[in-house]
Amino acid sequence: MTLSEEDYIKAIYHLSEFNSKSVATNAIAEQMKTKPSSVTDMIKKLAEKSLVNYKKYQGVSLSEKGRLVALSIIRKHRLWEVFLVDKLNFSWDEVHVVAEQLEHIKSDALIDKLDAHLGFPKVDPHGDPIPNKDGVFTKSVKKLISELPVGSQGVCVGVNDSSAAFLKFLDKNKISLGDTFKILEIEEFDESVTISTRSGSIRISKQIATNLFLEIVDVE
Amino acid sequence: MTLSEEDYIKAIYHLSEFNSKSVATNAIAEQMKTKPSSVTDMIKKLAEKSLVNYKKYQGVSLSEKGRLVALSIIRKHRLWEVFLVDKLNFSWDEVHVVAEQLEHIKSDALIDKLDAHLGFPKVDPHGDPIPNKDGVFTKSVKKLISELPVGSQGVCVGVNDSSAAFLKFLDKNKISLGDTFKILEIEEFDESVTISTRSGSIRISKQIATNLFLEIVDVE
DNA sequence: ATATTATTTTAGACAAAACTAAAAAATTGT
DNA sequence: ACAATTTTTTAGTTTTGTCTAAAATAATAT
Ligand SMILES: [Mn+2]
Ligand SMILES: [Mn+2]
Ligand SMILES: [Mn+2]
Ligand SMILES: [Mn+2]
Repeated sequence: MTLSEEDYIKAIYHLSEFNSKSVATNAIAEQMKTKPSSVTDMIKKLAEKSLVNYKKYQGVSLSEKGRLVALSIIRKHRLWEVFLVDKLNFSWDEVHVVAEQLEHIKSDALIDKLDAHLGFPKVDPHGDPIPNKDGVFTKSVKKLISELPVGSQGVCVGVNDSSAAFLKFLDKNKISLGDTFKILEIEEFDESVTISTRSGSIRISKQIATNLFLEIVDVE
Repeated sequence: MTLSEEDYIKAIYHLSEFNSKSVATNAIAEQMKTKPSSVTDMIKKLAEKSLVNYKKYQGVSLSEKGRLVALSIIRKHRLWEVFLVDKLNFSWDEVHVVAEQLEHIKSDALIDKLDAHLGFPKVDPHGDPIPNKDGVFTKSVKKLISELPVGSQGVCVGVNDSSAAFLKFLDKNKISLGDTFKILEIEEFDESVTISTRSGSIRISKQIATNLFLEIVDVE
């Protein structure tokens, strides 16, 4: 598989991760920063290799084979991200661009030994799960802050947006994975949310609330 | 710079590492496992970018700019090799193929942090020196066993051939970098050499003797 | 129901990096 | 010196991944 094919497969995976329906040509073009015509060309090639299911004008979805390829690339991407943060002291907002390259290195031995070296991590620095060799991973039950009612309490376990800009914003505001938050108030007008933290309470905008995942702690 | 351009630059560097003269098109083709016509095409592109000095039919040599590019790639290659052996427990005969890919990852921060993580190593697992950020490295005074007279003694510090086949041969015969050898006898007929080791003495063929470097220890 | 708009595909072109076959230049042997 | 051989370059293709412009299809709105 070429680097470009791998990136397309990964893009299709991410675009169908939640809705599971077939993915539109335009959506892939936007994600990949290419033109729709380029996408059509590539889709045909991937269909030829039976990595995707494709019928003209009907959008595209990953075949089982394609899904496994996607998960193998995602596994590599996230393991490298853990390496960069844990071993090389990168900050979590810097690792994505580098992992985007490292994920394409071809060596099964390398990725297995890296996994072992890192102590078989289950999640990457952004809280995303790391599939095992066979593409199996546990998607934890986590909810966006914006989806939770007042009174909910949980541990921050992931980000929805992992852009450098958002991650830097979180650092600046001393919000980290592992922090425990409680939802104190939801402002109807702008859907901003007031949450309590160890060091007091802060108000976060709707945009922030839709990009932070909590793992709920049942409080009786 | 593309991956392919980088590999050509590195090939030219290695071909002119010792003789320093201009390198022949055919020699590059052989090294790169491509055809001479492909080499000519690439050389023109590299000359266009002033990475090489080129006059038709006159061979090619690296410009100062090209030399620095070569050394930066070699630095990355060797640092990754150290990482693979020291941190991931690869054996020294397995690392080259993987480093051949890793050397092309583009991130200055990555290579600097990797260097620090490894403790700023001076040589790679095959005894080859690692250039610093500015392309500076100390080439140690080392001699091939085949170039030394009877009675010489030294520490094995490098290999001339770093193919997996040769390195596995050395492992099998319990020859490692760091071992101290003394040259006991040189057989005129086939130029095989008898050397003494900690565990006794062994005879090595001319082919082996021309591929092991010793750093001489003066014995008075 | 059909006209308008949006999406997707096709057709044709281009740059990168390789190839084969043929031509040109340099080297070698007598 | 010059014919034969070797090396290098040129010319013309191919494959991969991109593009623009135009055509085809699907979706939407009146
Ligand atoms: Mn990528
Ligand atoms: Mn991540
Ligand atoms: Mn390489
Ligand atoms: Mn090496």
